[in-house]
Amino acid sequence: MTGRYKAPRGTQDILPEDQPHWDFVREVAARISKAFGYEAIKTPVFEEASLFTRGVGEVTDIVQKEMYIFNDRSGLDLALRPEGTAPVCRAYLEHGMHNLPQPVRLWYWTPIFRYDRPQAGRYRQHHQFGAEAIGDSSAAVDVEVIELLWRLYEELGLTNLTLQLNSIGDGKCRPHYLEVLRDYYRDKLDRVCDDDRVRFEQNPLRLLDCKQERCQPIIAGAPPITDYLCDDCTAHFTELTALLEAADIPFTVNPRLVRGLDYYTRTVFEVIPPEEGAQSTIGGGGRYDGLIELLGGRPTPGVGFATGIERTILNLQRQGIAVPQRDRPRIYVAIQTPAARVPAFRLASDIRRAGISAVVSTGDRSLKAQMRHADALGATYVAILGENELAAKSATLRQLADGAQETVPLIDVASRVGRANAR
RNA sequence: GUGGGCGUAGCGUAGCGGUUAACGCGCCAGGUUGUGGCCCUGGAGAUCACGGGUUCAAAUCCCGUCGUCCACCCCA
Repeated sequence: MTGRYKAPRGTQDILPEDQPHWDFVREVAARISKAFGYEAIKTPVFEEASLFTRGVGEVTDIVQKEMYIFNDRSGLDLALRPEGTAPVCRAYLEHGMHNLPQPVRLWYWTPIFRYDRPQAGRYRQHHQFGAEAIGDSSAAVDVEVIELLWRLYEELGLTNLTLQLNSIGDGKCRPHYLEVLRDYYRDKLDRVCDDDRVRFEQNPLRLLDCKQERCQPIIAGAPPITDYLCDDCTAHFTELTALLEAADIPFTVNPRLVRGLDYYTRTVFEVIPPEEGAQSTIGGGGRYDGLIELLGGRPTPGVGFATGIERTILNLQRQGIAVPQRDRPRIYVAIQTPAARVPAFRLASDIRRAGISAVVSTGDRSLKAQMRHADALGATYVAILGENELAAKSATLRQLADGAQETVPLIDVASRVGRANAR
């Protein structure tokens, strides 16, 4: 029976059958974060809208056309979180985390909302796992977060991923580069796409990111930003690449890699899977040394990444990676006579108290139907309580895999079922 | 936001102008006397995405809306 309602456009239900993949990624993410000394943080699903318009940047796509904005009953301008970094930085400031040992290492797992046109691997509500290291400007921290991300994919079993890396300079050298870039483009504007003419005015760095066929030759001839970095940025980038090599993390320097959020400085990176497709990027991040100050704090450096859970799972499936199976009840308690109902409930209750999962028959199916049911649920054992068993205070314990059957005193069922090939 | 493909039971599909919309999987129940998986039988389950139009007649043709997929855009 199909109901009237459907999940809103671009959203989806994550069903029991999907959980094994989610549990797997979540478990690995939490474990690796912990291994790197990162601690979990949860921030509200909504924030003051200006946190994002200011933090992420007025001219970014996220702010200009993708935010879910609403007024609450007091008229406050709020936005559903469109990205994870700004809220974490807000929390860092709000809770005086500069008084903690620096850098503060945090990770999060959270829904993200963007009013985008949905596609496979692109949703209006999706989830991101991310990590941020705030309060340390050294390249070693950049490498740390990249290594954390890389290790995640490694432990998940994903292969053939590519790490792309670039430095987009800082407040000292980038303005100069942008002028160089503008000078280069100025006499070519008649040959580029319409979007690029807007980018030329508003966000010239993004010119390098254009995917239009006709713009490619022009991009190819553009001066690479890496040639225009100041000494500090160059030193940072040089150390970064040296450390990545030392950590055995393969990377490709892509001088045209630009990210869609304004707060990035120096290091930016993206991880791309082997399959073609528009929504290819599964993870990315970078350094954001100006963000905290922009949000009203003392100048504080930071670096982090985020990876999309849905896209990560999509790639797990594409690569045929097996994940731990979903849980099945250890035992199903079936009754042959209504008189067994109460003892059956007691038995199931005792088994659960012993930490073993048990499903007890409900309703009044025939024993045959209960057996079928137990099999469909994937139970390992069935305990049958009939008149004979009640009289003997025991249960007939059947192992579904091979049909082996024995009579076991009720008080021994839990321990009998809990031993031997417990999952 | 732009362009294109698709939209039939929970899932996968058939039907593509003409009487009660079909099949597979799944679900429920039975196949005699207390027992699953295979097999057999039966049952439930579909306003044929929604709304309008054309026609004597529409799941089938046309338009719109919504959803989904693909590309663009953007990103995770």
